[in-house]
Amino acid sequence: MRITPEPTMRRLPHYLHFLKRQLENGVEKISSTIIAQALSLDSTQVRKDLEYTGVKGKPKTGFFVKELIQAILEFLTWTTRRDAFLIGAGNLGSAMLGYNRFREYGLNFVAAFDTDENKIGSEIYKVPIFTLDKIPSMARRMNVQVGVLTVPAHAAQTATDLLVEGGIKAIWNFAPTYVKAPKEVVIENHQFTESLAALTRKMVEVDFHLEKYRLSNLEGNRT
Amino acid sequence: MRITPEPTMRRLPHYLHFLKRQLENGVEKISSTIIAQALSLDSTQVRKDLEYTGVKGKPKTGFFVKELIQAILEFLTWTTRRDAFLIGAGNLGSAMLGYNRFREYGLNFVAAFDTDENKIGSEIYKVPIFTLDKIPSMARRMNVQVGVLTVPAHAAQTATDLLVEGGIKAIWNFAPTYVKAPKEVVIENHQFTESLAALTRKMVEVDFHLEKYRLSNLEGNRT
DNA sequence: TAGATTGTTAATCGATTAACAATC
DNA sequence: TAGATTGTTAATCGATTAACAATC
Repeated sequence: MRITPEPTMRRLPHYLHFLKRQLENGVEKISSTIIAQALSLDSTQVRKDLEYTGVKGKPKTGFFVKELIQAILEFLTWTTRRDAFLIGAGNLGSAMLGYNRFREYGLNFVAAFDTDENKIGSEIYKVPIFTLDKIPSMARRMNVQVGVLTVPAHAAQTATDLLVEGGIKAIWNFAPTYVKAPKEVVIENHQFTESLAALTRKMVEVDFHLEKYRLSNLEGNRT
Repeated sequence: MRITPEPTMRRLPHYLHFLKRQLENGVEKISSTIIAQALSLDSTQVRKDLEYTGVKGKPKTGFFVKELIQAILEFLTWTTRRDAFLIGAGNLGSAMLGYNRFREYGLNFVAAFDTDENKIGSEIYKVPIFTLDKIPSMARRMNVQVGVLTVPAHAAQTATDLLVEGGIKAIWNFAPTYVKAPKEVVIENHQFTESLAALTRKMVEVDFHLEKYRLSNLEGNRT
């Protein structure tokens, strides 16, 4: 098993999204060129990415949309259910629990945990809320594989330790900080600041280049 | 003005986070080696990244933590306030409005918009909620630069068009779909599925390699 | 068949890492 | 001063893109 390049893993859900739309519109066959155009990519890159999923195309015909969707889903293991715990039932946590689409990708929240006594014992989107000390025993008993962290920065490491104690395999971390865990635990840090930094910096650079363009046009008009 | 490589832009907020923690602990000077170790990066890469911000270090001494923080903040233009509109005041939208930290990065929500009549006229975290048709005129009058999309997929393009009509400069899109806008508008797509795909695929690959490791150990014991 | 598209090898590009002189 | 660290040039690595034979 080759390890998959990170950029390829991150592009696959985009292909999936586009292919689902195509299927809805009755498209049955599709070429790498069409996919590439739709997502502003190179067609060779699309073929290389799809090759990782093991799907085969036919010269002249292209790929079958249904096969492609199935291949991507299986490659990402989104066809098998994965039970998950959510730690931190605040605004962001509630958003995660209420986002039905995650279930399409196999992610199934079976319990949430919070320190707020008013929330303990209640449910958010049918998911029951418990105190954090229940995490290790419940995780083992229910064979939960994924922990989603939507806690404040200061609570992230404690929550991680409890999840690790419960034998969790992966942590999807939305807390604005890093967490430490044994190396066999997969940690995916999802930092909003990363994309905000890219957004604000690009704004400055676009402004600058538009300005330069405007000035060079003035220059051109004068001569 | 060189354009900044995307990976550099995305690493800068991580440096910032670490440096702020260091400053809190009374650290005044720091070397690229220390930063690199803390973030599991190469020290040359750290120096190259920091060079983009224009900050200068001293051989033997390293960098002043305060200067570094200031340089990164200014490079990302996080020292100047940017007024923003939030479109879609659901769970995720409320999470964004309630997340005070964004203001530290210059992002200031001045109004939110939703189609739910029960929400119109009310406030979430002191941010007033309006109907979507108010977007263009209000955006122009208030000189709002950023639109944050936390709407369902089907509403994303309509919201984008209204923001563009209002002369917005950048769109931070959390809707699970792509949106089209004129090329001078900066669009930063923030897709949760990207990081979920990376998470689930890594889980399989780690599992596989751990298993292989276990098997090769058994093999070793037998011979 | 003729032509479009795949699968794959080779070339290019850009980012990361290594090496090291300059310097505090 | 001696030694650590910067700033920068060169080497490496990996991902993207180009080219093209195979093939349906």
